[in-house]
Amino acid sequence: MELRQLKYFLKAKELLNFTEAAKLLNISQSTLSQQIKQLEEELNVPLFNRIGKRIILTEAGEMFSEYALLSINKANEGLLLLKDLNNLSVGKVIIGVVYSMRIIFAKALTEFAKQYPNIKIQVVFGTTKDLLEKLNSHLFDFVLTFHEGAEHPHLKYQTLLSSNMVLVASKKSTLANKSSISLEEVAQLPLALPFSGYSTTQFFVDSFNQKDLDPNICMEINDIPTLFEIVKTGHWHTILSETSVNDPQVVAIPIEGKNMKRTIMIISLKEAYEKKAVKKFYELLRGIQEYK
Amino acid sequence: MELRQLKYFLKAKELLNFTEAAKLLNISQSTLSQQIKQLEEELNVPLFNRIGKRIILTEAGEMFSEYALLSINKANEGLLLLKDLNNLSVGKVIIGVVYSMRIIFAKALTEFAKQYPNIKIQVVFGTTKDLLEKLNSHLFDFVLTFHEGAEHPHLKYQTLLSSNMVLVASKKSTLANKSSISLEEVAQLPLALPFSGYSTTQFFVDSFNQKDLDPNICMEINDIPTLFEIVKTGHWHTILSETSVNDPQVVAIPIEGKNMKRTIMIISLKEAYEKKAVKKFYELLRGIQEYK
DNA sequence: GAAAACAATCGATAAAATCGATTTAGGAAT
DNA sequence: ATTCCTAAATCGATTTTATCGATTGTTTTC
Repeated sequence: MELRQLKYFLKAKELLNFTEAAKLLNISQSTLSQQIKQLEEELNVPLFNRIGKRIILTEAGEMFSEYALLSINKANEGLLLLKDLNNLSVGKVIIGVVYSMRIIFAKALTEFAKQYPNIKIQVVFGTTKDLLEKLNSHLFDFVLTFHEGAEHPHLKYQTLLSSNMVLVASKKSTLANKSSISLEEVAQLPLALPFSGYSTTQFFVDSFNQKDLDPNICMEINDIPTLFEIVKTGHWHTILSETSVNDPQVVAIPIEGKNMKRTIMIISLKEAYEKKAVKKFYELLRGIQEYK
Repeated sequence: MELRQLKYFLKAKELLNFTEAAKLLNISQSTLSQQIKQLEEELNVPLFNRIGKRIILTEAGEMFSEYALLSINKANEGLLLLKDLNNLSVGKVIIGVVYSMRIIFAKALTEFAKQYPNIKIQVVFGTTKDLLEKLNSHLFDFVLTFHEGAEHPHLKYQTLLSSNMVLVASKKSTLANKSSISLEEVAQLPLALPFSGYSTTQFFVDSFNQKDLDPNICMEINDIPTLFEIVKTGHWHTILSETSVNDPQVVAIPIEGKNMKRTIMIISLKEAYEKKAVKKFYELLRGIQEYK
């Protein structure tokens, strides 16, 4: 039993005339006769009574046709669903995002949700390491994070934008009106950094080491809003990507040095099928870059 | 898209291993790969992500599989239904019966309904002419009636039994203890016959004509129970097939003559598929003959 | 680094669908 | 009756398709 045969059968049932049905099906009458016959043999019951030159549906044919139609319909519904999926009217996107991308990501997220209200979105915040592991297990459609040194052959890297590393200080701080600051100066300041599991912190510790500097890291805190509260006291400072800062009570002072930029990347699996919805999300993320 | 491909796809989805799935499907791995690929091309979306030697279902694959399963299930349900139909657990039988067969038919009917409680039965009483016309329009599975002169080439005739024509008289009648009666004697009696549209009446009028007899037909009544009421008055008599008589207050006196028998037949369409249920009904009708 | 596992691909073959032509037969018109 | 028309069945040839076995290219495992 094949969908083709069911389709033929239903058309024949509809017209009760093999010749006409064959014409509409764009096959020969011979083919239709044979396919119907084959179906009848498989079902072990005639679907039509051949009375002279007329054909009329048997009881079995009548009852079977209901299911034939359902079978075809379900297959077609599946097809339609996939079309819909491509039209972004259904579906789900799962994204991993590092904490420091929170602000920039939120913009794209709200825009996406507005444009494609029927697509469900799951956002998982985490550290780059965690996120990339989960990406490898196919748990994410893509991950939004900073560029790490090594590139994995399974992964696809799309550069989104560069973001300066900045020293975050209280607006009341004496540093507040500096237009830039050197790594050496930063090393002198009491620092409250993000948790060392974070790539940003890791990146900075490495930078200090390279210059043989011994930074004064007083705290490591696993939450950026809390970090800001600490900074606002005026006593401590923190180091973040520029993209993380949007609090009016603090200032972001770019750190000097050509390596003091980090590249924000979209990382996805090379081999995985890229959902239409995901592509749209990429576009939105790239758009953000411009009106930032 | 064919059911075969959907079946392959679902098995591959279940095992997430083409080689294994192919084994269980009794096809080669090569075939499976190609059929899946073909399906994906038709659907215009990958159903599996090929990540190295592993395959995992895509979002599209996940969503599509639901419909693939439904489609297959519906087709299978249709198949099961037809099996059921053959097992006489569903279905419908439509039968045309002449009034004079009422009693004999009722026995078979109750027996059939008892044995096959899931089969719906429609019984249409009517005149032979009406019934045969409807049979020709495929409105009946078969017709139970007397044998008429001509045989139609489209029809199949099965003899069921012979039934004497009888004069029906009141038990109180002086005729009541006669073991037979001649057509000439009958012609003398005041008669109340079934309506002349009925074949029995027609048959008798012909028989009287052949012998140049002028019967005393006082009434024609289109209802056998009413005829019996008339007969019970003792004044009138009627002529019926023996099979029509089962009222204790009347007696049935066989009419003499070799043609005074009528053959009860099952008449059906030669070309139409014969339902299992109908065959069973035939058997029961033949059984009746014996314990009559 | 070798071996095993697995999906993709290729070329060949078997199976099946399809076609056009012909046959068969019913129904309609003469 | 006879002829004509129409429609389904059948037949043989052809094309298309499914399938297979063998091979290739990866990836994972040991």
